Amino acid sequence: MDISPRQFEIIESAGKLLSAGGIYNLTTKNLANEMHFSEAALYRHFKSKDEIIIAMLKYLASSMDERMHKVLNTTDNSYDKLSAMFVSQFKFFNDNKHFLAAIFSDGLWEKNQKIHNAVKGVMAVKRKYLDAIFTQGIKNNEFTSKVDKASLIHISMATFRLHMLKWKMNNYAFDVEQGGKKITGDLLQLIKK
Amino acid sequence: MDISPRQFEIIESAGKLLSAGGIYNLTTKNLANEMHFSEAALYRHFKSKDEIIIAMLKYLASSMDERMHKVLNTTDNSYDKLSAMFVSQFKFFNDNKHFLAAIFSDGLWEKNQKIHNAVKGVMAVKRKYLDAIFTQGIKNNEFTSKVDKASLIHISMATFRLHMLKWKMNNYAFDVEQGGKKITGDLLQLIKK
DNA sequence: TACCTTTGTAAGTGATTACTAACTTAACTG
DNA sequence: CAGTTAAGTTAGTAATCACTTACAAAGGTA
Repeated sequence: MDISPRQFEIIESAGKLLSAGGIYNLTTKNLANEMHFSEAALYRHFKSKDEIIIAMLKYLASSMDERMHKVLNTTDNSYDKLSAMFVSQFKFFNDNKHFLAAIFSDGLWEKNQKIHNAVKGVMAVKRKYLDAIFTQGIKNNEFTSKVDKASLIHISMATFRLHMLKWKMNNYAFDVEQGGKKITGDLLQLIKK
Repeated sequence: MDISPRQFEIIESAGKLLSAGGIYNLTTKNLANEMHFSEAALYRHFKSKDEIIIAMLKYLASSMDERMHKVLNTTDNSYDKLSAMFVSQFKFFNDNKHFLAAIFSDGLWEKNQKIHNAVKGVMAVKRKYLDAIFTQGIKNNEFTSKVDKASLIHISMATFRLHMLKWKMNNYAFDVEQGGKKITGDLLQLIKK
């Protein structure tokens, strides 16, 4: 990620606005207010509002990539890897709620193909690591052979996403990490050998 | 649902716009164009744009409720019920793609509490029927006892949602019913006794 | 025939949108 | 010290937003 500290402040502010009031809240005016400078100043750092959104999504994807990479090297067991990966995600979004809105803004980015691709990119990172975990786990005979790898990935990813969505729709009112551990554990019960 | 035929045409058009270009595409101007009448005419049928969105979501919830109700009375077996429910959903959204966007517009409705509640209402209908299926299925010892009912509902609903999301993100390029049958079958393999 | 309701129209409204032009100031650099 | 660059400012822009006002025409009904 080749962004300046100032650019990072801007994408963080953008995330906060998104999280606080949805897509309609993310305006150049509000963003400038949040940054305590003028609207015009925004354009010293990004050439358009869309570029800000894209930078935010790319940051998310790359930081997620980095985080997942570390997590997966700390354990050998596939179950532990899957758990650790989920816990790491829950922790990250608990500490950075403002970035969660970016992930669950499906459909609104459709006006811009580059944004659409950036959203896909975030999902692709997750998929990449789930694929790695299940490839290894299946080889080691750790997971059920009742269903194939694609379905294991799908169901795992889906379970994670819905948990995050529920949390967000409930205004972060419950402990996402605690609930996350429960649903991760139950998922593992279903898919392990 | 107490809406006029003309109101129904409007919410269908709204769905089409949403589906075609996301939330930014759903404007009163575009909606009027789609209806082949003036913007002002919209306000003969709805008092605001938000009311149109709410009507769309309420229609979705009520039609889904009706459809699910019928489906669940055609079979006894819980597996068949779950399958039938999913197939019915896939079929409906395949025939009514324009309504799918409404479901995956999480986060953008946050500016209006009533819209937010309407979105929750759609999810609640789905949850209600899944709950009924699993309550019966568990009683009849049809499902695994490795995890509780809440997790069964969560994982099923999540699996369905992600499948729909993938389909939408791929511009409806693959056969959602065929893929849906596969993932539903695999899900069943994991949760059945 | 007289009147009312429904459903449309044309032509606007003020507010807000993303973005730009022209200028200033401070820090770095040869 | 002169010149450049980075990062801010004020004051705008045209476009678009949801929505309103005043009027027209058609149909049903007294």
